[in-house]
Order: sequence, then C-alpha cells, then structure tokens
Amino acid sequence: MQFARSSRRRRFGLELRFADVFGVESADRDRDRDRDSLSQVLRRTEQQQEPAEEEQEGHVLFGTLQGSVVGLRYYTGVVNKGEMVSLVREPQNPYDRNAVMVTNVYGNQVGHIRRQLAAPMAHIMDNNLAKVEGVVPYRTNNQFTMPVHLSFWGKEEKRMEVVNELSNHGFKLAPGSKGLSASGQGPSRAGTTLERFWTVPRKTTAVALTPEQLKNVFDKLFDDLMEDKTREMEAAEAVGTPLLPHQKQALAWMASRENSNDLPPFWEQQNNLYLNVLTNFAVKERPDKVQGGILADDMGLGKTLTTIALILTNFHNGKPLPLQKCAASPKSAVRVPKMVKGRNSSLESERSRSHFAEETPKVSASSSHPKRGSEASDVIVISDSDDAGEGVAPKKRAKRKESKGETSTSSTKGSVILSEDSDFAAALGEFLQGPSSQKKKAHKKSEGGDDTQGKTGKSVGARATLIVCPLSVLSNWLDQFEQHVSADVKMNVHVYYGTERIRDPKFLAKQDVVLTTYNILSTDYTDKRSSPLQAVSWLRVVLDEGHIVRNPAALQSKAVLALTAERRWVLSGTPVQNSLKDLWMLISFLKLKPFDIREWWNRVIQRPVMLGDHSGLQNLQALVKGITLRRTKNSRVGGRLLVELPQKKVFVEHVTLTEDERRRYERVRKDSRAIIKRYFREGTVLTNYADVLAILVRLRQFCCHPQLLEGAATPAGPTEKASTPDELRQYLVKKISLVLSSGSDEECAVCLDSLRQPVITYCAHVYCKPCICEVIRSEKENAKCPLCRMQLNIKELVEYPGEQENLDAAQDKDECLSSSKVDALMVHLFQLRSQDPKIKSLVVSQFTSFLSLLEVPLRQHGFDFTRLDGSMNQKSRVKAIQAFQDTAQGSPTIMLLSLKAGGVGLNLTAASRVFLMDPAWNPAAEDQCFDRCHRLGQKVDVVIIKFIVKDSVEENMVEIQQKKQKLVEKAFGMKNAEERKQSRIEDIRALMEL
DNA sequence: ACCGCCGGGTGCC
DNA sequence: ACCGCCGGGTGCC
Repeated sequence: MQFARSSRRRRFGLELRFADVFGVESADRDRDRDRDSLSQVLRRTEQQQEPAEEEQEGHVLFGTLQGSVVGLRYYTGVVNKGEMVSLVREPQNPYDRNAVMVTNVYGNQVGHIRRQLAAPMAHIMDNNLAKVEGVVPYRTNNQFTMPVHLSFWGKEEKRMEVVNELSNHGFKLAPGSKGLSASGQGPSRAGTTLERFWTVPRKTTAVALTPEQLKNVFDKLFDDLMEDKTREMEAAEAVGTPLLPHQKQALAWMASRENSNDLPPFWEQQNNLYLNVLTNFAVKERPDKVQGGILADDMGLGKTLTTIALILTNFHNGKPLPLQKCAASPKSAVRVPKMVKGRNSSLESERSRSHFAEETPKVSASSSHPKRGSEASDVIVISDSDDAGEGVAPKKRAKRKESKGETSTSSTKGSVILSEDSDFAAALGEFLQGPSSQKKKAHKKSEGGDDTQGKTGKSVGARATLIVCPLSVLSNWLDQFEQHVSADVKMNVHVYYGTERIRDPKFLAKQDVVLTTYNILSTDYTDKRSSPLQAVSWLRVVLDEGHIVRNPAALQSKAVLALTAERRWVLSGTPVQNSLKDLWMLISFLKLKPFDIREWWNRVIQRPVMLGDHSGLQNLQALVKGITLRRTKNSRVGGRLLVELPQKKVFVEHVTLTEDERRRYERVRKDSRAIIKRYFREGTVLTNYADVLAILVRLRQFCCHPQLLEGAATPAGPTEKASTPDELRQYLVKKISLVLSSGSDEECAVCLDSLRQPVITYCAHVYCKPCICEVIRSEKENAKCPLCRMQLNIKELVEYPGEQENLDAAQDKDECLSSSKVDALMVHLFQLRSQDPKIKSLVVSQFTSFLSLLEVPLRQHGFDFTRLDGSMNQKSRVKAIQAFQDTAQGSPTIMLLSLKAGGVGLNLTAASRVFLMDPAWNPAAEDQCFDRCHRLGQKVDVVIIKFIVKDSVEENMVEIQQKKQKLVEKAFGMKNAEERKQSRIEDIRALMEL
C-alpha cells in the first residue's frame, strides 16, 4: 500500500515536471491530462522535441531477446497475450538512471524492464544505436513479472555495437523471427498456444518495395473505396442546391461516419472487452470512434457542396443545424446580380414554399472578402437566437463595423449575399429590431421545432464548424456558401482572416461556420496561449486540401493537431502524394487510435508495408477503406458516370500536301522503304528496330513540316557504326532518345510493360534497366539480348540522359516556310479568333521541334501562347499552366503541348479546342491528352481536330490505331512477347505498305 | 513468488 | 559456527 502510494506520488511529480516544461502548450493538454498517462505525456513531449522522429527507413532487424517486465503490481496498465508494448527510457528515475519503462498501446505503464537488461538497453536507446520494440508473447499467471519479446532494429552499421553492448551484460541476440511482430497476426484467439505463436513465424515475402512499387501501392490504395457507400441521404431543406446522386451518397456516408457507433477500424468486441486486432490491445471501455474521415473525391465532384450539406444536415443527433428561417424576397433591394443569375429554378420553388416568404430578408453574417479587395476583416451582424441577449447585439456590432469604415459582405440569400454597401449593415440593425424579427422569433417558438440550443435548457455542446483552407480557395468557399445555402435560412459564416480578425473564442464558438486559412491558423498558433482557434471546442474541423498538411514538423501541422473537435474531416483530391508519412499526418489528425502515435503507425503499418509485407498492406488498405470515400470521374453509380461531362467531338481533317511537298515526301519514302525492305528480306527488322523507328519518325515529321528533317540525323544504316567507344556511346544515346521520343510507346521486351528507367544495349535495344539487369544477373556470362540474341554485358548498358533541349535551327530563322499542315492549323486559329477570341486551344504534337516551328507563325500573327513540354522544369511548367488556365483578358489562348507532357493530373480545362497535329501510335495516348481538357471542370463542349496527311504514313498509322482499338474492345490484348514482337513487325509492314 | 535473495536462527545423526 | 542448512520475510526501477 505504502509503495503504491509513493509511486503514484512520483508519477504525479513527473507529470508536473513535464507540464511545467511544456505547460505553455495548451489548455488542450490540461483537458486531456486526466485521461492520459505519464507515458503519453512523455511521448508527446518527445514528439514536440523531435517532431520528425528518426526515420526508420533502412532499419534492419538485429535480433530478438527475451526479457522480462517487472513491477507489474505497481501499475495499472494491462497487457494481453500477443500485445505490443512500448519501451520508454526514463532517465530521471531516482532508483536507476538506466530505467526503461514498459507501456501498453494506450500509454498506460505496465512495469519496467529488469534492471540488468535495462542497463545495456539504456545505452542502446540513448545513443540511438537501435530502436527497441516489445511484444508480450504470453501471459504468466503471476502478478509480478511478465515476459517481453524485444526486437532490436537499427542501421546495419550499428549492429556490432548493439550486439557487443548486450553481450557485455550477458545477453545474446537471437536471430529475428518476424512472426513475433504482432502486426498482421490477428487476434490471438483462445486456443492459440504459446508454442504455435512462437514456432510458426509468419512466412513473409519480405522484399523491400522499390519506389515504383510503392507508387503503385498508393495508386491502388484509394481504388475501389466505393462499395457499401452507395446509400443516399437527402440534404436538409436549408441546402438550396439539389444534390447529385453521388453527392447524396457522400452525404450519407459522411453523416454515418459522424453518427454511427461502429467501432473504429481494427477493433472488435470480444466478450466484455474491446480488442484491437492489430496490436492485441484490449480495453474495457469502448474505444472512441473516429468521427470523420477523408473525403478524397476527384476535384469537380462537389466536395465543397457535400461538406456544406453535411454542416447543414447533420448537427447533433442526426438533426439538421437549427437555423433561423428568414424571408427570402426575390425583390430584395440588396442583391448581387451574380447570385440571381446563378440561381436555378428548383431554388425558386423552394423559396416560394417558405412560410416566411412575405417577410423581410435578414442578414445574418457579414464578412469582408479577401479576394474582393476590401480590408480583410469580419463583422458579425447577428448571431443565432440561442442567446437571449443576442437580439441587441447586431446593432452594436454593425456600428463597430461602420465606424471602421469597412466594406462588408452581407447576405440576403441565406447568409451570404455580398454587398459593397457599407451603410447596409447599419441599416440592418433596424431591420432586426423591427417587428418582423420579433414575430419570427415568436413563430419559431410556437413551432417548437429544432431549437436544440441553450434556450430549451438542453445543452448540446459545440456548434461551430471550422474550415481551414488555403487562401486561394477561401473565396471559393464563400461563393459556394452563397450559392448553396437556401435563401430562406440564415447561416453565420464567419471569415477569420486578416489583421483585424476578431480573436474571441466565445464569439467564434457561436458561429455556424468559421473559415480560416492554414496561414492564419499557424500564425495564431505561434502564440499558443492566445490562439482563439485552439481555444474553441469545435463541433467539426474540416481541412480543405488536406494533403497540404503532411510534414509533421511544420508549424501548421502542429496547429492542426492541437485543434479540439468532436468530428474531423480531411478533404483532398490527392490524399497521398508520395509517402506513407503523408498519410500518417492525416490519420493522426483524425485521431485514429492508436495510430495517432507515431510508434504504432510505424510498427503496425509503415514498416510492414515498406518491407513488402503483404498483411501490412492489407491492414493499410483496410484502414484507409474504413475512413475514406473516394470517387473519380470514372466511378459509376448504378452503372452510370457520376458526372456527365460536356460532349467531346473528334474530327479528322485530311491535309493535302502541296505538289512540292509531295514530290519530296515520295523521295524520302522511297529511300525509307528500300532500307526497311532490306531488313525484311534479311529478317533483321527487330535487330535494327531502332533504325526502323528512326526512319518512320522522319516520315512522320515530314508530314508535319519538311523543315523538321533538316536537323535530324540521316537514316542511320547499319553500316554507319561508330568506331571509338565515345562515338558508340553518343550513337546509342542518340538512338535511345530517338526511340523514346518517337512516340511509339515502346515497351520493355522483358516485362512487357512501358519502359521505366530506360537503357539501351550495344545492340541498340531498349529495356527497363531493372529488367535487363535481372536478365544479365540470372544468365551470367551467357546473357543475350532478348530481342536479337546478341551478347550482353552489364557495363555496356547506356542510360537515357533525359530529354535535352535541342536547339532548333528553325527557331533562329525567322523566315520560316510554312507547310500544308501548319497552314491548316492557322486557318482554324484565325477562324476561332474572329469567332470568339476567348476560346482557348491546345496545339499538340509529339515532336517538340515541331512545336518550336509553330511558334514562328503564332508569334507572327500575334497569338498569345504558352508552351508545355517534357523538357521544362517544375517551376516553368506550373507557370505555363497557370498562365493558360487564367481566364483574365490578355492571358494566352493557345498552349503548345507535347503529347505526353504532364501526368494524368494535368488540368487544362481552360481549353475547349484541341488540335492534334500528328497521330500517335497509341490511341490511348491521344485520349489521355484529350482528357487534359475534357475532364471535370470543363464547362463547354470540346472540339478536337486531328490533322492527317492524305496518302501518307499518317493514314496508315490511323488504320493501325483502329485495328488496335478493335482488339482492345474485343479484349484480345497481346498476350506474350512473341505475339507482341510479331505484331510490331506487322505494324511496320503495314506502315510502309510492304 | 509453487521463485531468488537476504539475513537471523541454529548446529551430529 | 570466520561454516552450511533451515525457514520466514520479502519483492521494480
């Protein structure tokens, strides 16, 4: 008894010490302290000191060790069979400065590591030689000690030091057996014997994933997250815009995530306990549910509208947000034309149904609008009726605002119609005190309806939703509130932004919605004690573009994590950009226990996945699935696309060469045919494949512009091999560049997939570097080129140096002759310019040199254009895209685009015309290019014009395209390498009409 | 803890 | 009896 008490005292003592040191940081901590144990406090402070927490990448398992946890009877933490435990150094322990304490997943202390073992462990842990992890393999029936299985993970170079330190204290590491990590082991069900647990190590396919594979994992991670999420929910009346079916589904899902009592992922109820099947941690109390999740819909599917609907529809107990109704008079004096225009008919009818149609419009909130150039500051005119005293407040506030001489954004339509009239707010005060307002209050009472707030005496806690977003979309949120909140209710939307922002938590807590930016959040957080945003207990926090928050070390991340809320949401079109760590940040924000603590995330998810552990991946997937809704524009609801896009019309325009061009074309064609014919005769088409491609490229380039051939290499016959190694190298670099830029979408003959890290062999065949290296490794000295059986040597592989800016001779010469195809394009561009100068076009070619040629006539005729191709760096790409997407007058109307530039994410919806200057080998590449502008966000029909030169290789390419398309449609894809090879030869034969 | 360890009591078999 | 052995008291770090 005495001991127990004294140890408790010690614990508090420690806690206080930590609170003293880090006490500045938060009310939040104080609130939570009751629930949190010492170790959690310790852990948190740790995180604050080293937020990055050492990277575990490259860590290997040194070995394992059986240790024991002692002193169980002094602590309350319980551990079950197979449960993971955490080992925390406790250097301040007055009895042993080597002390290592053991805590369970929830951070409750279980005991200590026996001192003999703690000594070397302390040394190892303090010097960062290894990370030590514990799993309790079984329980003994004694109440004093329990076994713990320790694994030592660290960098290979530290292995000896760790082994020595342990052996100096008489401990010997056993080779690691992965089965002892609790991850993926599943719940240790009754009957799982100790022996089985120990002697059946999980068979792991533990091959670390390459970055490529990881990328693939992420891509697939968010696939197919729709099943079971197709239930629809009607939005509250206050939502003025009818929701599309997929938005109703999202609403239903979000509401259920907020309301349902489901256990969080990986928790199961077993008898009277709740068990986390990944960590094997069990508790008596039901674990907190995660109220919220990640809405990861593609952009354009209406994440904003859905979120607004959620706010209005799902207040407490599944009821809608109680809002004061107000009249919506269409004849209202204050109305921004834009709003009227944007209104749709169903809204009108909605309004006419309103009980209060005769009443005076009410303004509920006014806030200045950063984008609209007024001083960024906000004034609330009226607050909800929950507070009896509020009735008078509006006038006072309105006055304050007036005295500051600010422009205000006021609303008649629902909450947020904008007004530039600064007198308006003052006038409003009168409105609100007028008879109509009182009448309404009376009416509302008699309705006895949805007033869940204070007046009824039933306190429901938090009311306000905080939305954090990048500044660039803040105005969009305001617009969307204006647009989508029904006219006959008023909603308090407060913008917390600008130097004059009202830093009053009580005031903020009264709002329906508070909008702010990540910057403001971070800035306020710098002075943690007085950050109003941190002081409010939010009903809901929404992180818009949530992927922005991903570096845990960043101030904004800390600020975000320190927000107090019942429900948390992340909105993001791209939730995982490149790393699992990004995802951790989001999981941590959502408070998905126990993964909000980095150690459990690392042990249970991140490391297993990085090591290629299949079950780790499954767990990750299950985790994501449980909290994420993601649909893309290709997702279907009941067989139909979520969103119908505007039409896409494709026209082919046949271009006739001039007599002169024709004559020269035929000459080039004849030479080319002769060479290729010879290859066919000799059966060496594949051995000389790069040359064949080069020849075809020349022909295709000629169709675009004869001048393109001038700089190009002459047909490289097999005779023309280089003599010195350096020349050979240059020759190969040229070849590989040719193959890759030929647009033929070459695939690697080993993996039959598109080329990754392309390399070229001395026999001029291109493969993925990893693929061909593997071939050479396995076949050793006898390795031969899979395509031509030539001897291979790993040292002879030449890598692709990357796209180089080839200085085009044509660009210098201002006097540039036109070509039939260029003329054809210009005709269209002229016509478009006179028709509607605002229409923007993409001019697409596979040949960047052709794009350069096109710049000349465009410049000559005064077209504003920008350019995007693979040789540009990230910065100039972004610049080019932004300039083009800008709708302002004077922005470029044409973008010269190289066919394959940019990833799938490239968004060029500003364009509604596409001119495809030359056909691609692969029709899918063309479609992907068209999708750059024919995608969500495109408002008008897209017209695509493909230029094809009559009687040329281009026509033959189109034929092959169509043939391929049919094969794809019939699901007769190429099956094996032989078929593919053969089909390529056939392609060439058809192209050259041989 | 059905242990280990400590230290006092004890002392042929 | 400056040992061994016995058995009660005791127990994390």
